[in-house]
Amino acid sequence: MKLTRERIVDAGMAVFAEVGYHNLSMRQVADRLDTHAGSLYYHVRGKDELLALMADRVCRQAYDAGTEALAALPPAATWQDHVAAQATALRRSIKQHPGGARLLAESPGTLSTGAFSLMERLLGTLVDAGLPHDQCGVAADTLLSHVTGFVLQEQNQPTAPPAVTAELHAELCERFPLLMGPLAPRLDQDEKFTRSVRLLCAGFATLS
Amino acid sequence: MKLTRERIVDAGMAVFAEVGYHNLSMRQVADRLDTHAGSLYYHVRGKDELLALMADRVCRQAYDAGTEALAALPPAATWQDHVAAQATALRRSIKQHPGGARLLAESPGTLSTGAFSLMERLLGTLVDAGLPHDQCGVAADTLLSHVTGFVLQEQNQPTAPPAVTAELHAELCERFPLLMGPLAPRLDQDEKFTRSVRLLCAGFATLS
DNA sequence: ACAACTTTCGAACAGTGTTGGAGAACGCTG
DNA sequence: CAGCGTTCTCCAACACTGTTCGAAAGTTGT
Repeated sequence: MKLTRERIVDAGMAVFAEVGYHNLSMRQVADRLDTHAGSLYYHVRGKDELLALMADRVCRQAYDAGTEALAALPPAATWQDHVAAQATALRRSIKQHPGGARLLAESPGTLSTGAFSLMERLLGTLVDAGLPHDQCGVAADTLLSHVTGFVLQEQNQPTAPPAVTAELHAELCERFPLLMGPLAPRLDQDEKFTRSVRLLCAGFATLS
Repeated sequence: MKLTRERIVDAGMAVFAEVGYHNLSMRQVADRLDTHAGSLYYHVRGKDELLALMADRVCRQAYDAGTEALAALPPAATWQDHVAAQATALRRSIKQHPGGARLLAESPGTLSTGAFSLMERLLGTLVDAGLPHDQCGVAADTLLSHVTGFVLQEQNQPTAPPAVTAELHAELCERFPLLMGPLAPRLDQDEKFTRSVRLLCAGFATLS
């Protein structure tokens, strides 16, 4: 079967889902297509471009997931609901691929229509919400980068939390009483996320 | 001269500052210490651990820079000023090293006392500000991840912006009228940053 | 059928992180 | 001082990585 950019990106996503960001190699992508690594370079400038294309695809998926989520909203939904819907859709789409946040975090710099679509739609809801126009840019930027940052730290947490000895734990509690103490009560990540988005929306609301 | 963890991290930071994240190799770090790559592995479990140690050092520098910035604040400063001082100190410390944001973004998962210090102090100012205790954790988390996310996207912007042809520009303007239009008027990055921090603080303020 | 072009192959290059055994340097007892 | 054990360093090797390049194969138009 003929090799195309599209198929290469498909294979890239598949390998990516299996082995994660660090262990993705051109040879594995080529293997999945029953071809050789060198052949990919006729269709793709290099690994960087492939990663950028993959990031763009994730953005596109997130965009589609977002339109679905928005459509499912009741007509009486506030603009905060709209923002939250887009944010959680983005988060879910990124989390679908292990290490997906890293993919998005590393790729920018290349203009990606997928990322642009996400931004454009978010800008639209903020404008419709009545926020002053010259503030919407920063607001949308902040929210998008917050979501990817959140998932990034979420996915970087090692599967097995590092075993802390009792004495180390005691020392940590002494040096960081607030951090180890009653604060940061190990919330559910989902709860943490929705709260942080609410937080941002509250900030946005003060702009109008 | 004897090889120590400390000296290895020093050399790592030096090489890192010169060649950036992607091109940092154990052999270059070893070269700078007039030794061989294999020797590093007696003191450091691997490249990952070295990167984690370097990230911890950046956090420590950021912490020190933060205490200076806080000390320089007038006594009448609000808690928002305190938060902003810590945020900008962190941003400056990260930006000092090219690709420093990537360093912080990739390393977590390992408990770093440097990062803990930053978090602990920020928690302290939020508690002092009178925010409800069970909200401070999310708030501080959000702000820290926002700063690293901001610098990450800041440092990922390529030195030479990709040349857009006139027709491409026209198409972009049509598909993304808000994004390309009067919104997002290409603010100065510093201005954008301080605004985003203000935004977050405004959100925090609604919690009390 | 021939030529021109597009696509694939497969070997090669320089570089990577990491390992393991041989050896040197060191500090300590007798 | 000699001997010993531990701590540390060297160096060659391994299995990989992204990428390049000339030659071969496949495809298309005339």
